[in-house]
Amino acid sequence: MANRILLVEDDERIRVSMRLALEDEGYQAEEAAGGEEALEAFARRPADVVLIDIMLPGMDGLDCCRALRRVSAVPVIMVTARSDTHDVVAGLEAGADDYVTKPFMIKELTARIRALLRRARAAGPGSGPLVLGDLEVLPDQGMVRRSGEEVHLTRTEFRLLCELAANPGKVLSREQLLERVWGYDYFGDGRLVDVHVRRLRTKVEQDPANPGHVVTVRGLGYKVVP
Amino acid sequence: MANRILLVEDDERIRVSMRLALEDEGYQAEEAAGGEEALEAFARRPADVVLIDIMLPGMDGLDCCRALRRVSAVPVIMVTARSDTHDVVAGLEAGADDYVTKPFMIKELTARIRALLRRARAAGPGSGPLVLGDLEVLPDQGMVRRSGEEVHLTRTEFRLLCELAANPGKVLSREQLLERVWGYDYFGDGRLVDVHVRRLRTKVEQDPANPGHVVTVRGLGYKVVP
DNA sequence: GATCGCGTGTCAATTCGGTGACGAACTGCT
DNA sequence: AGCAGTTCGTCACCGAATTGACACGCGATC
Repeated sequence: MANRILLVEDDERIRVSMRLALEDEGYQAEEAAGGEEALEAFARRPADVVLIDIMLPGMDGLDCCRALRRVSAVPVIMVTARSDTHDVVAGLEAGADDYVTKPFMIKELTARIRALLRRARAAGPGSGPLVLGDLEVLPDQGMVRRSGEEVHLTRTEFRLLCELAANPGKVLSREQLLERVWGYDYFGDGRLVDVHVRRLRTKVEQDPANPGHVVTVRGLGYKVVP
Repeated sequence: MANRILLVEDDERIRVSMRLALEDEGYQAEEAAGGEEALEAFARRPADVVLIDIMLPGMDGLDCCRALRRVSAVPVIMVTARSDTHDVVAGLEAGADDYVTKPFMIKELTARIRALLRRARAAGPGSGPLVLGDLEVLPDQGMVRRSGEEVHLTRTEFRLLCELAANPGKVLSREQLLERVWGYDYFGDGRLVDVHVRRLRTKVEQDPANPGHVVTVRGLGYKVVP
């Protein structure tokens, strides 16, 4: 659920403090000290956003960005030491999507990261409407319809249904649902899911006692019938 | 489908050489020697990006930028004679999106133009008239009508409505709205959106307490009903 | 029939959005 | 420059919606 950020920066102190700051903001950050290391790390596990310092020993930030561009369309933000127009231009030429100049406020950085993530998400496959029998789930519109009628769901119910509907037929465990709907840092009772499934059913099911959409798989979890 | 650039610069030699350079890069460039001429030219046929020299005889570049801002959200790049921080700040204050300092390389200029075009395109596609029941939103004309009557909206309210109306039915989060209406470098309170939505409703809704156009999606954000 | 997993009803705490008010900044005008 | 009217961003408060926890009961499974 958390977005992964790859941090490419040679100065260890800066790198670590940036990682901590990003983690504070709820991102999951991975560090790389140089261009090659970054490419390896990315190949091993692609990040959602890559942050590259333009000044790196060996393969510099621009080369790293170009190399990355060859294998992925991942959003890239260049970090330049000063507001040097040449750097900025070079960065954009190399295929970066945005840039920040040091020193920057972490707020500014996260704003730019969010902007890129949003754009990437909008461009990607995203969240088209999902149809389950007489149920329509429209993630974009924050809306669910049953046989044409809009039904009102709370945020949690809505996200729960979206998560289930996005994997029709697949059983999702309570742990999986907790992680995806409530966030990876939630440590509450697993029964919480039950309660919300129930509330969801009262709104979404014809006969909540005999659910036709959100069905229980005893001992495993819940799923929606395709 | 070439992008149109309006070039506002009093020195004819510079102006022509810039036009030629931009045309070499595949843009379609139009010239204006002064602020008034630029506004006329823009009114006659809006450009995709406007490039304004800050030093102009008569109406100076800043005034020109402000005047332009009053009628359009077109991306504006200011051109300053030297890297004078004061000029830069004044330019951004006047509503410019970016700036370059003379002398500049054409490469740098085109990189910035590309960046702005990309951002503008991401910000929102068309700006044709949008009709929502008894509401007409005319982004081009900076005007909104309710059942034929023009209603007066402030700049912020107008942009907010445009952004929502451009994605009818789609829920936009406060963050998304802040980013698109206020700019992604705005770090204020998310509640700011609420306040402006409220002000917007008092002007646009029949019964502001039971909005029919701009509706709240609790926990997610706001949307307009299609 | 014992046990475990799940459904159900209730309740208090929290979160969320609407609202009115206020001062600062800005605008247009003189 | 001075002035009056707008517009904008922030704040505090309120009511309602939402949420998570708990206790209890039922039915399936062994």
